[in-house]
Amino acid sequence: MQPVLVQFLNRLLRHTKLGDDEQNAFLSLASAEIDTPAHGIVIARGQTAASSCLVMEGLLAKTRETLSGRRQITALYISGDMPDLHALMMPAATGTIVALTPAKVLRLPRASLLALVARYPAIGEALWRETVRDAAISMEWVANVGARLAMPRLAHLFCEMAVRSGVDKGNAFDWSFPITQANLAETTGMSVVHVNRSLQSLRRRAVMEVRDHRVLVRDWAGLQAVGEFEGDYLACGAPERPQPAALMPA
Amino acid sequence: MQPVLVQFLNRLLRHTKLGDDEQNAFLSLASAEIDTPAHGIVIARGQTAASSCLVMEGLLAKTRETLSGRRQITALYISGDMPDLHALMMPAATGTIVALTPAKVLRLPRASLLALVARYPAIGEALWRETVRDAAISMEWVANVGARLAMPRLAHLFCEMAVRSGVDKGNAFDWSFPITQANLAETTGMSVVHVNRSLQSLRRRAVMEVRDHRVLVRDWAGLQAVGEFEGDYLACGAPERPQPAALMPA
DNA sequence: CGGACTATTGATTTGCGTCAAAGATTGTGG
DNA sequence: CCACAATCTTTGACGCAAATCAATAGTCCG
Repeated sequence: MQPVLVQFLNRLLRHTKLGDDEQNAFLSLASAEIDTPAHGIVIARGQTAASSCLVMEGLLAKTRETLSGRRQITALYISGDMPDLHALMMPAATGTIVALTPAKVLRLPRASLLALVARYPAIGEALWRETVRDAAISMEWVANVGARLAMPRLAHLFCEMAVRSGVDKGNAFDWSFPITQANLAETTGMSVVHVNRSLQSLRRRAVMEVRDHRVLVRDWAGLQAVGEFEGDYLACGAPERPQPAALMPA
Repeated sequence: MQPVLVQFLNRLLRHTKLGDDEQNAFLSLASAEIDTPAHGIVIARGQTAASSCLVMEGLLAKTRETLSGRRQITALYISGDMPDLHALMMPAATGTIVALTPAKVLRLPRASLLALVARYPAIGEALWRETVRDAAISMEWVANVGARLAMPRLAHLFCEMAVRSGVDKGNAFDWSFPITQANLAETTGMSVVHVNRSLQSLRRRAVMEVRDHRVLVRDWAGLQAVGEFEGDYLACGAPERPQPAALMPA
């Protein structure tokens, strides 16, 4: 049994009620573990994949190249995320998914997922909710890139990733987030040089800093203030009803 | 019977096969027509709406305010779009939906839609596909705002809206698109002044111009080149199978 | 006819990109 | 275990795209 399936199932349970049989069916999905080196392409733009994947380890990104050669990262995916969940409904990939670090992903055959959804509508609903959440995140990114200056823009991104990683405990904490400044530049639509200088501003303000592929949040409230962060878009509305987590809380 | 329901149904049919009973069930959805003045708020951020709406006439936008007072438009909605389709799965609105022009929308009760989806899974699938398409558009916007200079950025937006309006016929055409320069500024993350100047550049290049709330495309190929536009993200992959349109092709 | 948007233009400022190059870190193979 | 390359971070100087400020028209509408 794959722990990451349990992790993902718990995520679904946060917003959708699933019975025991549904949970068991989900957990017994066929799957194949795949290793990818850094810069490895998991899915190429235009390609129609026969499977969707679930991130086990590492950091992945969805990218889009402009003809002028600039690469934009339109989404980041960490452990427990499904970068190409949308491929279930829209098979042709509209963006390339690459590994920013060496990564391990679990491939789930599209056919098995579709069969599962057909048999258990509640699972389809749960997955649909996840795609809606991804869309909400994208919109937030549009606003972030379009309406904020460099420092708050970076701060907002770090806030989001902290919440998505589930590490936002207390006013100071740190977690592993192996992203390079070049990647941050591609994510936020800034130059590498300016990312560097803005990170220094954040450090000087004593709200956060990056060291050894880890983000150290020194003042969580302050970081949120700088980034004008309101995390409501990361929750899928109120859960229908709180319910016990599946075995092995992720 | 509401023509806009037929229009929307035809849109679903482009990517999802639906039987006659499913089509009829959809077309007989309960609905209420609502008029909104310009600047009217259709759904406020945070609010949980009891219905989803379908645009009949006018131009709507989803907006997000930053604390510093800047308003960013994260999505535009034209006739035949469903601005809050995602609300079906995520009831609390994460953005405000406003009318940029006087508008007419059709309200579809959330409960009826959910009942429809429960009874006809194929309709759920079709709606799910629509939310996935919306997400693909958002990601494209992230790339557009993050990676392109002013003129190509505007050009790209106009290309998208032309295709979404279904008016991209031949190398020169025009259509009604009543957006102000201030709205364009909020959409692309630019200042009003710079929008004005960039539009002038587009006009001088003889690719397009705006007049009387209409966009005149003079050189469609040229406009796409300037905007580095590839419209593949607007299609929901290959349709499962081509099928006849419902009565009254929109 | 007056008030409120909307479009346009010029002058000035600035946030950020680009260029260039020097450290620091990491990984790899001999 | 140490070269050596490759990648990543940091710094400085300079230039530009676009923001801001300010003001004039044009347009719509009650």
